[in-house]
Amino acid sequence: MELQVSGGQLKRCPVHEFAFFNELAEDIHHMLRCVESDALDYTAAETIYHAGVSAQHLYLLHDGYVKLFKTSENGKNQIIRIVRAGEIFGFDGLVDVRYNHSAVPLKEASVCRIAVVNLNALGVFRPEVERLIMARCIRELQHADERLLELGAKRSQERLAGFLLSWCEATQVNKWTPLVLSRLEIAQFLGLTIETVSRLFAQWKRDGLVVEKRQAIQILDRSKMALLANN
Amino acid sequence: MELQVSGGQLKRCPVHEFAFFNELAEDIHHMLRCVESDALDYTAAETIYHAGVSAQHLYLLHDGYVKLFKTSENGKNQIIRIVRAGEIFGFDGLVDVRYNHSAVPLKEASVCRIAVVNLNALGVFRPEVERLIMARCIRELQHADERLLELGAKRSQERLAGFLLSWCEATQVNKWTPLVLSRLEIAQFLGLTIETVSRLFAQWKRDGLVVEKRQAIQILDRSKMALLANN
DNA sequence: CGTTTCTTTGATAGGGATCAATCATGGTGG
DNA sequence: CCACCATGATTGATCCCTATCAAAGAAACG
Repeated sequence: MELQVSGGQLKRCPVHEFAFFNELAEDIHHMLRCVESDALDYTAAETIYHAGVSAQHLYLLHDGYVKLFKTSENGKNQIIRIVRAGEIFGFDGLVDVRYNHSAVPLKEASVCRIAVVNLNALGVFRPEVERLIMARCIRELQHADERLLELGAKRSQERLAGFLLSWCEATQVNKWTPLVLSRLEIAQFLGLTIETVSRLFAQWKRDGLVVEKRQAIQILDRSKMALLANN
Repeated sequence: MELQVSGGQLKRCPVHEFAFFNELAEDIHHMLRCVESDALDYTAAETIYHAGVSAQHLYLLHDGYVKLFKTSENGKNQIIRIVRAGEIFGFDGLVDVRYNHSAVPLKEASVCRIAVVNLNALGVFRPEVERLIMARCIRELQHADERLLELGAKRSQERLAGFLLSWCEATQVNKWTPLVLSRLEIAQFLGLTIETVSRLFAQWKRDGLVVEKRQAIQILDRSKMALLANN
């Protein structure tokens, strides 16, 4: 069953397949299978939702990356958060009528969405699910705190170094990490310009700190990178 | 019953007096009266909790203002959030073992704190309380998004103008708004330096945009200020 | 291949930081 | 009550980081 809905490829979604819900007890897990949910596939061009639009769904990212961003009055985009597989986004609907930011995949992304009304219909099991969501939300808040420190108190090279370190965090040494962001997106994430990001990359490549190929990056000297990130 | 505890003035606290909990149903409200909670009074010098310290309490701000801030490796402070009366802070304990930021009153502040273990002991009523906390947390997240946009995509005068507007938001025109922040604290909130903040103030005073006395401020031309904030 | 989009690189300028000194302000003790 | 000191705020001069403007180069795409 495939339907075209607001730019996403729609199909029935087995919510319980998501690692996210594995934290729940088995009976709740079972309960959740009865909840209606949709699976959607997006390409990089399609937006998942726009800021200001009616917020009716909570999203689970199954695969890929999604950028959440706000646009200022003068037209600049600030990327708020980069969602990775297994994470939730679009909390707004639980509290507010509209999304306060926009969501767009970095490349392709497959998500699962649950209507807020369905979440509310979970009955006695709802509290358990809400507790889970609350926990995720608090984690996001902590993450946002960290980013505020980055943007408010650090200079360009510290920001970029910090970003690259966290981006490559899970990758083993001497392995490539796919870099799905364009220079523009990195700049929008760090509150810098394309040129500044490009220049830092160029410098660090000359210094042998990082290497880059098509859509992948490798930090050759993490401790040196950590030095640049801190000071 | 008055005890000295970690820099705060301790006394028994009737949790149910807080507007925060008025959103709850009456029976839960009643239930909460049985929960142990402490009221604490702080002066500006005393810190409520330090980043990295064991997070065992959730705080309700009863009166005054509290700044939450992180300190970077090079010693700079970034104020993450300014808590106002009626708001909650210190979510970390619900999910994590440590606070990820520090909390210090701007001037005096009286707070009520509830131990996380007591929150968990609320039994069947806990879900209602948790839902309330989740809602507040999501609001904070939205607020953090807005601040990321400010710090990442706006210049000094836009940030300060935006800050002053939101600070004086609830005040009627031609009325004074108490400005409990020092220049340094405003700077740390906006990711600027004392000097930059001071110069903007001086300029705007010359232009007749704002007036200031001892610890209070008044925006004379809000629409003009809004113009400076946007562009 | 040619065309479009992204990236790099260079030159320049400007916003805000930094350094430094003076000026208020408030608290303290004589 | 006033002189004194400490802390915070203002103002000025200068510098540097990053944005901006501009153009060439590389990569992606039909």
